[in-house]
Amino acid sequence: MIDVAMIAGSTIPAVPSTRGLDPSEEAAWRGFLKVHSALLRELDAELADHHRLSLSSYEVLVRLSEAPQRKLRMSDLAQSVAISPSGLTRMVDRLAGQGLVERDRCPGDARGTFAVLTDRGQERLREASATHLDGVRRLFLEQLSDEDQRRLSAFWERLLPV
Amino acid sequence: MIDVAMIAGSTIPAVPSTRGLDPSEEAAWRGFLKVHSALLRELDAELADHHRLSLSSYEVLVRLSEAPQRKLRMSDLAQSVAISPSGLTRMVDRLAGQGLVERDRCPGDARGTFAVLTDRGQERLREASATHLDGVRRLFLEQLSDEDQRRLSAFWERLLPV
DNA sequence: GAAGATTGAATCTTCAATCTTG
DNA sequence: CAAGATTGAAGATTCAATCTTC
Repeated sequence: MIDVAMIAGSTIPAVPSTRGLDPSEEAAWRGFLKVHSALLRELDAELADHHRLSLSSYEVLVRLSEAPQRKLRMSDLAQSVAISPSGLTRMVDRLAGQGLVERDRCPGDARGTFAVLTDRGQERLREASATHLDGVRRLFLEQLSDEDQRRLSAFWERLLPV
Repeated sequence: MIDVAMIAGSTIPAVPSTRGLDPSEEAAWRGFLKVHSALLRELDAELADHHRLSLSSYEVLVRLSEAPQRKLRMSDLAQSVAISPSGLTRMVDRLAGQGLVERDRCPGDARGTFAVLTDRGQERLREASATHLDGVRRLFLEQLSDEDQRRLSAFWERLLPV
């Protein structure tokens, strides 16, 4: 079979970008992308509709709620949610505008700033987490057997030093 | 154990947002998010550095290369890469500006427009796919046994009607 | 000079409104 | 009026430059 397109007179090889991925590999990879896209779109929409929160804002509130004193330095917080320092500055601006987060000076290092979860932020997170966790269970976890769950976790662990 | 934070005088329950997710569930879910984020960041950077293409532009080129006549209607293309119609309009503007894609009228329906992959676009895709597929293999596929791959594919299949 | 954080400019994406054609 | 596509306006995110403090 000749792998050259005779389309519109072209002599460029007709190369599906996934040439070299066999069907099984392609299913594993594209499925990952597609499921992630569909799942996060849905979860984001649920949070936005019911709680006026984006998924990324939600993640920031989660990290703060899990931190000692419910506060983290901006740089550490940016690291843990994997967004840029400037991106986090803007996000904390927005969250502070809603009264969900406050800024605090770092004692002992005047360069640093803490983002602190307020009571209002904690309460908002509590409400939102019900919606969010329900979605995660319904759309993701309920489809996994215990065995699947263990295998999946082990798999992510192996990939994590990306 | 009382699950109430005595932080800054707060009486709001200290509720990690993942309350109700046991450690195994949490590992399966957060691992999914974290791996996706790290992987796509890396793959996107590789395409940008070596080929001046974003991952989403790359996906558009891929779909066109796999389509009959290397062309798709704007609405179908938007559907298949999961971006909004206006987002696709802008993206095709940018790709057309680089000569990688052209627009064509739909014969028989003057409302419609085709996006068509040019020879130059096909060639650019061919170059980029080498980089991209290398990345997908190195960062993802090589970590999967054949058994993992089958299980993962079956799992995505089950989740897909999200 | 380097680290932590912020700001301005630029990019990318979306929603709502619009325009054309069916 | 509905479908397909585009445009204007707005939001979110990033890079590079800047400012303050170590």
